[in-house]
Amino acid sequence: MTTLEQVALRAGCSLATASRALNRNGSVSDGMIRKVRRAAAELGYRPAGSAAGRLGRRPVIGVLIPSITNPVFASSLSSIQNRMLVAGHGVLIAQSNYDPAREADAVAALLYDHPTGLILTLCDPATSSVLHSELPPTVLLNNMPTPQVPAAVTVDNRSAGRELTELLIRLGHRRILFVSGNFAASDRARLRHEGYCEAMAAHGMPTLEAVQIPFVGGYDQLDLSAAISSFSPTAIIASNDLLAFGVIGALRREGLSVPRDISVAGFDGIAIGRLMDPPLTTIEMPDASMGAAAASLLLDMAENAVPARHLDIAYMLRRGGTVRAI
Amino acid sequence: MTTLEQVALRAGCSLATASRALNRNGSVSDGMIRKVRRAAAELGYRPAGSAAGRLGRRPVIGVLIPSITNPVFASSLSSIQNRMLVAGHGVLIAQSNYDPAREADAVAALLYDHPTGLILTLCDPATSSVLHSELPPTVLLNNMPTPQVPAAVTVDNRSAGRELTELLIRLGHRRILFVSGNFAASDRARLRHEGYCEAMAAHGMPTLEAVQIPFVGGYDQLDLSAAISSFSPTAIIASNDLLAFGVIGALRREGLSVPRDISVAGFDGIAIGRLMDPPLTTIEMPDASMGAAAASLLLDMAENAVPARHLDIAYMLRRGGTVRAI
DNA sequence: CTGAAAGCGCTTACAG
DNA sequence: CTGAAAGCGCTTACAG
Repeated sequence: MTTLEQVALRAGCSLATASRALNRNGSVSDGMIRKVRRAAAELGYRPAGSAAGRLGRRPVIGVLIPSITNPVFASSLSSIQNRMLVAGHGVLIAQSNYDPAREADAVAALLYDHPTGLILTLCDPATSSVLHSELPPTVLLNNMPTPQVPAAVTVDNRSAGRELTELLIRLGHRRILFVSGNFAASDRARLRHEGYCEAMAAHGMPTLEAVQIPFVGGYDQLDLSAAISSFSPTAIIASNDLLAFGVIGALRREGLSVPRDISVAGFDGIAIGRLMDPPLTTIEMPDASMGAAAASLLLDMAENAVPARHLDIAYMLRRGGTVRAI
Repeated sequence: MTTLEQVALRAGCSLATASRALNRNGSVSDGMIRKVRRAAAELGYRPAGSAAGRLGRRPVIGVLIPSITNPVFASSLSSIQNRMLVAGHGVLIAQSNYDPAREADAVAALLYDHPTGLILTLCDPATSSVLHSELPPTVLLNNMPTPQVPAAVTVDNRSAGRELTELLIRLGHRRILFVSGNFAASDRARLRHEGYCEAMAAHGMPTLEAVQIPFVGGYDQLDLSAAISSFSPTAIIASNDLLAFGVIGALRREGLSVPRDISVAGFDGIAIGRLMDPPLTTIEMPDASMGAAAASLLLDMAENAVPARHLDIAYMLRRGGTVRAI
């Protein structure tokens, strides 16, 4: 391991000057900066931990998402990482796997690394114990802001649920079923469902009881036969696209065709939806922009002391072939 | 910020004892350990950077993958993170975006954080400049081992390419086209293609020139008309599932149906493939197991000084409805 | 089992 | 612009 002292020796200056040259604070002559940088490069110098103030590592931020394998969160994470690379911050990751208990552990682990800040997608910010610990600058992503954490980047999921439901109502559907992941694990699903309820109520339609599907490794084996026979819906709204694919598969196994026998729509707008035949009708969420916005907001707060804000980003209804008029 | 000194004061012992109690080295009485731990908890103590030896942060490892949004890599990354959480290591991420130049920068950034070790999926280990710098314990994931980095976790992509091609040949296909991402960006694609070539040659069939598709934000707008009309293939092998979906969409736009007019197969076995209709024929890669294996191997090397190894993990051909006999 | 003290690699007033 | 020196929060021989 190379120390700063060795670099200083090689550059022919003092430890102090070498430190200043490398960190670009204090004033050092250009020539000396060059000499020190060269020496550092030749020796492959990388700062070790230091006790004074910041550590010898890059500053890092921590990102908590429910699951890296969900393309929605992967997309946000990817753009966060890209933004942070430019800003010279490392990105540490944590997953809750949609489990509030693991969520708390995951954040505790992240805090152990002294991150500059945190970007969190929680199961439910209202009940999460995470927000009660002392936190560095923090931005919620995909969760509504709370009194403790007023910085957030969201889309209006409730309005999206309303809009999608209204599309189906306009197309003549009356018996519209909402199929969801576990509400306890996702306030986004809950908000989308509320939007569905509002739209149904506004049009005097019966709100069918939501079918909640626990996520267990995938939606391969989804069984919708009971719900279908008791509600005989003409349209199904799934609380996310992955689930919508599972629903379409389940309907196929029941001998039902989409959209001929039943219409299906989802939320998220994941890339695969456009490649399907027919393409999935969905609410396209700007995951990448949201990730980038959260990253920028966090940096502004942490480095420029900009006050916390709530950013509401626009979504877009994308009409595919999986819904049709009745 | 709470310091160890404050913890020691509250626990009624010296700095040295507090340090030993928290790190469980040296000998400290059980009673004292309890007192110190309680004091630390009450004050919300978290170790800051220290100069002596290891830093005040959790140890971290660095993971480089081409892209977080590719479900194959997301799946590996997720299982790496799960494994490392148990082992008490943070996980820092970096993306190359399939660009060898960015790859080098990304690894340099990772090294700046003094990771315990590295898990890398490179564009091409043979030409990568990354491997020439001085590296901490490193495991290649999805790349064949090299003289500098003999630790690797792979599947036999060449053999997988051979096997998939032989399935098509057995089914009566002769004009089999290989559609690939950019070979320069993926040695996996190259190996899969080599397997295709070997199988074709072994059966005396004409090896059609591979169609290379640059990855630009997605495979939505793939145009295969030129290749179709000049080769008129009866089957297409795509170098990965995402691309296979794009190929199926492109064929649909040409008015061709899968598998009636043309068979299509891919590699990777991403979850969505099973939900499609018909399900995609593919080589299922054990991404999650590979990630976990790489993580375990890295920890063994870094913490137990276990020598580097090359782990070859078994893949599985999954027959879906997208290929049929001619 | 415990503490006083030296030392880790670094940063940053303080002088010049 | 530069250096000698104090100090950061911690760990670890060395004594007891």
